Amino acid sequence: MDFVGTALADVTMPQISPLAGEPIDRADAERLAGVLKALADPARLRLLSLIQSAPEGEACVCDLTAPLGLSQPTVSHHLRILTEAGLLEREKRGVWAFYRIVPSAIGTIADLLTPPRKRATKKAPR
Amino acid sequence: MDFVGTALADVTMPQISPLAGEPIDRADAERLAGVLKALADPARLRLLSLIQSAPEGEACVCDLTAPLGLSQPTVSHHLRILTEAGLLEREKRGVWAFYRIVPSAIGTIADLLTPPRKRATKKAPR
DNA sequence: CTGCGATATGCAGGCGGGTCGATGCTGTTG
DNA sequence: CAACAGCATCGACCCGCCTGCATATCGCAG
Repeated sequence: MDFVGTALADVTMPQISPLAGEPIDRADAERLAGVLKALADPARLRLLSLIQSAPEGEACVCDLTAPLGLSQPTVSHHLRILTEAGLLEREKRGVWAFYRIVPSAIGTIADLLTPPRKRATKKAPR
Repeated sequence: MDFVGTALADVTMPQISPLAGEPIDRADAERLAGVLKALADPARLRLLSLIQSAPEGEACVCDLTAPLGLSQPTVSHHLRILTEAGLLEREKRGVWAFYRIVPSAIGTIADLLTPPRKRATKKAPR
């Protein structure tokens, strides 16, 4: 799959809003599904959570293997997927590779799922 | 898997917020991942979109097979997964089975993903 | 009661994905 | 320079999932 990598970007640019108004086309569906696939894994959700709650909001691989209970190659694998999905950013300092959550990434996905911003389920404050 | 079926319910009750504060535990991660897995498929995203944009906000299987380009059994299969995930509700009227989106389902998931956003999410009209 | 249309379920094939061990690369340390 | 630590990549195994075909089930019409 190569839609991964710029997945979030491609999905973000056009405001597709899958559950919004009109049916989404195959291409948009695949792009959004690609990003959601990156999220739809226990290990990766925990990785995001761990990184997010880390001291500086960043963590290196060696700090993540133990809490997850997975091998180092596996953790690197998951971090790679999350990074290619646009959810994480990598910064190599010395021997370590620090991962950090892309600030607006998750929020963007959440927004894509909640299109009826205005006509919300039950809020007509007036 | 049996976390499916009440997946969304289990995930909704406790405000887990995967990306919120502290690391989520394995159980919550698996539950949320289960719901996200249901969403992370092009066919199912399009199904949700099609149903949502249908006349009465509901559609039967026979109306969905053609637009999706998938066989009837396959469509039923996807609808089953979405229903068990708590995203769709099924109502059988006569020979047909009408599917409808559970109103707050998607919104709930979106909220679970956007906790870091100021907790202003809950408004106390006062 | 019999036949037909709409769905659901069972079964099987094929592909993608998660995991680990081994290995290669790079930068640090002695 | 040599030895070592942190990560990424490779190859392989195995399980789960998407899909379609065939079949069973349910409801309605004649």
